Formats: sequence, C-alpha cells, structure tokens
Amino acid sequence: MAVTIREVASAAGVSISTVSRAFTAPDQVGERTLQRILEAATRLGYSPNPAARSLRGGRTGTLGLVIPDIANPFFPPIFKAMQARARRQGYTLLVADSDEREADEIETIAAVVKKVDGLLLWASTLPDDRLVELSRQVPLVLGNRHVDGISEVHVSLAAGLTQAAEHLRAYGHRRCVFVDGSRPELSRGKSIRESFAAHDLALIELGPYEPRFETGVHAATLVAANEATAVVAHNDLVALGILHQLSRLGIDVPGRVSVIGIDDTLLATTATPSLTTIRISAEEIATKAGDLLAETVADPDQPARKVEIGSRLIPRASTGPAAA
Amino acid sequence: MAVTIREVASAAGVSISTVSRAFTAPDQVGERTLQRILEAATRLGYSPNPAARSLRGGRTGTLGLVIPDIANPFFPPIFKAMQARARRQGYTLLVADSDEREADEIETIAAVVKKVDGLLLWASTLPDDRLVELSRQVPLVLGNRHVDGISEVHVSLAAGLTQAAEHLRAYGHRRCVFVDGSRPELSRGKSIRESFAAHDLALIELGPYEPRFETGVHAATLVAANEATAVVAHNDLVALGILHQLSRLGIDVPGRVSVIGIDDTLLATTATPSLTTIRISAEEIATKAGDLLAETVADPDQPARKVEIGSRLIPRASTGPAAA
DNA sequence: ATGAAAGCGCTAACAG
DNA sequence: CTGTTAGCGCTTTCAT
Repeated sequence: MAVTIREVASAAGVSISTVSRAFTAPDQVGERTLQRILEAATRLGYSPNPAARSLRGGRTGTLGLVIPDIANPFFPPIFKAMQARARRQGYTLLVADSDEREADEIETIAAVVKKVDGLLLWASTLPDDRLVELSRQVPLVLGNRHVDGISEVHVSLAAGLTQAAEHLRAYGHRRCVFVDGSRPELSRGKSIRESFAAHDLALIELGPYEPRFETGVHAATLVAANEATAVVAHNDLVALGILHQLSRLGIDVPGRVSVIGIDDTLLATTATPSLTTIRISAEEIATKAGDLLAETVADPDQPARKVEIGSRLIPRASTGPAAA
Repeated sequence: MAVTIREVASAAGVSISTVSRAFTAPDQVGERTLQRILEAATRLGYSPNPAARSLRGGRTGTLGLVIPDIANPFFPPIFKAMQARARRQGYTLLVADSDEREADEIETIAAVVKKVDGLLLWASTLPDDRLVELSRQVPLVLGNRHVDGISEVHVSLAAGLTQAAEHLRAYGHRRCVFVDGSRPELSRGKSIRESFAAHDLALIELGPYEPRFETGVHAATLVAANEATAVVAHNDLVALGILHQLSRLGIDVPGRVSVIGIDDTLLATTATPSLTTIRISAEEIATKAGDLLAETVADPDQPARKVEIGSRLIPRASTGPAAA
C-alpha cells in the first residue's frame, strides 16, 4: 500500500487530524506546523486516498460526462473544454461513451453514477421517467434534451441559422435544400424552417435520414435534381458527403451550389473547399454546463434551470454567389 | 445516502457478510438465500458503493487511459474500443487528455493515478526516469513509447508502408515525397525510408514539421516543385492539407499526384477524393493493450513485455497511375 | 453455509 | 491551533 496520513503525522510529529487539515483547510493550521507537514508529505510521497475521502465525505471529486459517440467530432472539443474546467474546479472528469444505444446508455450510466458527484448527460435516449428517477439519485444536468424538472443546457441554432439565411440571401440564393439527419425529437427542421421563411428563402426538406456521410452522398444528387443553389446539411459530416458527391458529379462548389454545415468540427476546416458552417462553441458549452452542474452538485434541491448555448455562422469557401 | 448492504441484509434476514458474498462470491451462498438477497437488493435498488469497496479491497475497478489529444481523430476509436473491452472485463475506463504538454500530462496523471488499478499512457512526453518511478506506483503500460523495464504496445507501420511502396511502385511511381510531422524521437521517417528503398523508390523527405493541416498545405507546393508523383503524409490530417492545396493549385489527385495518409481516421473516409491511407486498427490496440494492462494489473511484478500492433494499406481514390 | 468483528484511510465533530 | 474519537460501507478472516 501507499503511504498514509498516519505516517505523515508521525513523521511530522502531529496528529492525523492536523495532517488532514493541512490538506483540506490549510488556514486552520499553524504556519510552522503546516510547513513541517507539507515537507514530510512531499518527502514521503504522500497524497490522500480518494477512496477513503469519498467513503467518509460522500464526495468523489469526479464529475461524469456521458456522450453518445466520441467518434463524432463534435464531442472531443467538449471533452477537452469540460475536462479543463472540471480540473480548475478541483474535479476529475469521467467521460463515458454510450454508443448511441439505449441499452448501452443504461449500462454506461450504471457504471458511472456511483463514481461521480454529478452527471452531465448529452442527448440522452432514455425515456423521461428514467431520467427523472436518475435525477433523484445524482445531481443531473441534461444536454440537448428537455425533461420537466431537470436542469438543461440547450444549443440554439437560431442565431446561426438566421445568419446563414442572411448570408445566402445576400448572395442571391432563393431556393435551398435542408438535409435533415436528426432523430425526430430533436429535429433541426423547425428552427431552419422559421429562419429561412423569415428571409423569404424557399426551403425543400429532405429526410430525415441518419446523420452519416453517405446520407450526404445520397442527398447531393437530390439537390441537383431540385434545382436548388444552396444546401444546409444536418451537420458537417453530412455536408462533406454532399461535397464529395457534388465533386464526383462535376458540380462546382460554390460555383453552382453553396454548401453549409453545422457544428464547425475539424471536418469543416479540413474540407476542400473549406466548409461554411455554424459554430457551436465547445468552450461555451463547457463553461455553462460546467457551472450549471457545479451549482446542481452544490445544491441539488434548487429548481431546475435552462441555459442557452448560442451559435453563429463561420463563412468559409463553400458558399458564394448563386448561379445565374 | 443510498441504500447500504445493511438494509439489504435485514430485509433478507441475513447478515451483511452474506450479502457481501452474494455479490462477490455467489457460489459460496446457499441457493435459496442467494435468491432472497438478490430479490431484496433489486427491490431496494441496492448496488455496492465503489468507494467502500476500493478502500477495503485496494482495487478501484477502473482503468486509466491518458492520451495526448482526444481531438486528434486517431484517438476516439481507441477510446471506444478500450471502453468496450474494459467494461467486458468489469472495469470502468477513465480517460484523460493531457493536451500534449508535459506539465499538463503530469497534472493529468496525478489526477487519475490514485483512482485507477492500472494506467495506459499513450505517447507520453515524460522523461524516462519519471515513467520508471510511475511504474513503481501503479501498473503501467506505455503506448508508442519505449522505456526499459516497462511494458509497451508499439504500432509498427512497417507492413503498411511496405504495402504502400508496393502499391505506388505497381502504379509506376518512382519519385515520392514524405512529409514528416513527428517529434524526432518517434519519427516515422526511418521506417518509410527502409520500405521505399527496398522497393527502389526515390524518397524526398520534408520536415519535420508539426502534424497539422497547414503543414500539408505548405508541403503541397513543395511536392509540386520536387516533381514527385506521390506523397506520403505523416498522418491523414497532413494529407488533407496536401489535398486541399493541390486542389487550389489545380493539380489533379490522383491524376498528377497520388496522396497517401496514415491512421485511417474519419478524415480519410470523408475526404474528396477519399484518401488512400494506412490503417492502424483501434480494436487491435484495445485488445492487445487491454490484455497487457489487465495482466500487468493482475501480476505487477512480471517482466515487461512488448506487443506489436500491425498496420495495412487501405487503397482508396487518392492514389492512381503515375503521370507520364 | 452463515455470522461476528476488525479494520481499509480519511474527515468531522467535539474537546481542549 | 491541535488532538481524540467515531464511524463512512464494505470485504475478509475466523468461528461456528
């Protein structure tokens, strides 16, 4: 076993409580004593045993993040930003991938829930009542999912989509396609319909499909057939599928068709042409979700709150003037 | 607090030891007793407190994975595969991103080391002696890093690079460029030099640069200037930079230049044209590294072992016959 | 096959 | 400011 508080105590010639305090409430310990303890601790290579701490204090010092698919490039930046934030607040972040399947998600949550002080569940597929139940078991915050009585961070695409509409309109586009790849519950369709209608842009909706590259490949042909001059895709991945197929069909982007993605992932920056897309800031998610979670952990009985995450258009090379 | 072993015990009319056994050694408990306990446990919603378990047993039931950058698309599949494997072995996986900086890595490791039964460190930037020291503190396996006396999984690109050389040679290429983006210690240069020499392919080496998209953009111009007909990039990201710039220069891929990446990430599949690349199987890494780590945890004093991970070429649309 | 009891390392009253 | 003490929930001898 590793070195314990007791050995530090005897090395420093104090009691174990004083050593404990030296780590949890240094200001309650005498100047010189503190020095001696810290010195002894470093020399012996002591660091507190988290298991004992948790057992005693009921706090684990870790926050949980459950996401549907870390291979979706939308999530790694969130992971990073949340980890950085958690660490600054003295927490370790435990990230688990639920593989986008309900059964796996249940298992994932079960594996994690007893090891964390609070949980952020992104785009959960679980039924409302299970989430309500879970929220009684652990401080809980939902991402992109609404359940009455549970705090939530919600990504709003409204701002970004409005900017996209303005952008396309300014370039003279009139007829656009939206490739929907959502689960119906959280369809991005409604939001885009409103924004585009407000800017007098005709919108043809395709789908819903799965949000995959192949979906874009398939949809590209339909875009051409619909005589639209611009497409908004469900996300960057789908947009890349569109770009890919358009290129094979010899349809120039943005010369004949403009393409817009959503999420501003690595895929958008590295695409050819680079992809105009709607950015959702990982830092903003981490900050707001992290704060909300921290507050929920601190006071689990406060009323549920809803926090909005904004979005904005990042114009790049895949959009341009409408073809004549 | 949640329901404890004591409540289950009294509900089932047995002692707490028997309940404990029901969960840790069910075969040592009478048939009917076991039934009753399990029934009571489910009814009460009991599940063992991991903190108490760890404290008592010294085992945490979690395995740690420290990676340099989860935003590098090479890592998410490894995360997923490792998590799946760990779970099947009854472990939770704790993943931490060290942000590619030594100071962060030290902090990251410190944050997780006491919370895990074993640690897999990928591409660590720490000096040898620190790693040796760490290996005395926790069962340790290294990924793509060699330190005497510590077990290691090592990705060998030899097979994939040989296939790449054969592939290019068969297409009539003679003059190739390699864009090096490695830290010098783990340069991919040596391996490719040998493979290409063996196939009588002239190899011009550029770099070393940082393994970024912009590196590829920059290198593309040099490729053209060197009159090479094929490029191998340090990884898919760099390859996409090359693709991007080649496209802007109006140089057709694979008509005038063939491009090969390394890693077979999502970027390769979604590129236009889709990218020929060298695949390193995440499943193979997870399986071999997971087993090695499990064995190291089970018997920390066994001699260090080295396990090789293979690679192979995935031909796609970015390679073709050499220009005349 | 089951129970009693002793801690694992630590924190948080409570005393002084 | 510092020490004493009682557990946190569980596993694990040691009995029975």
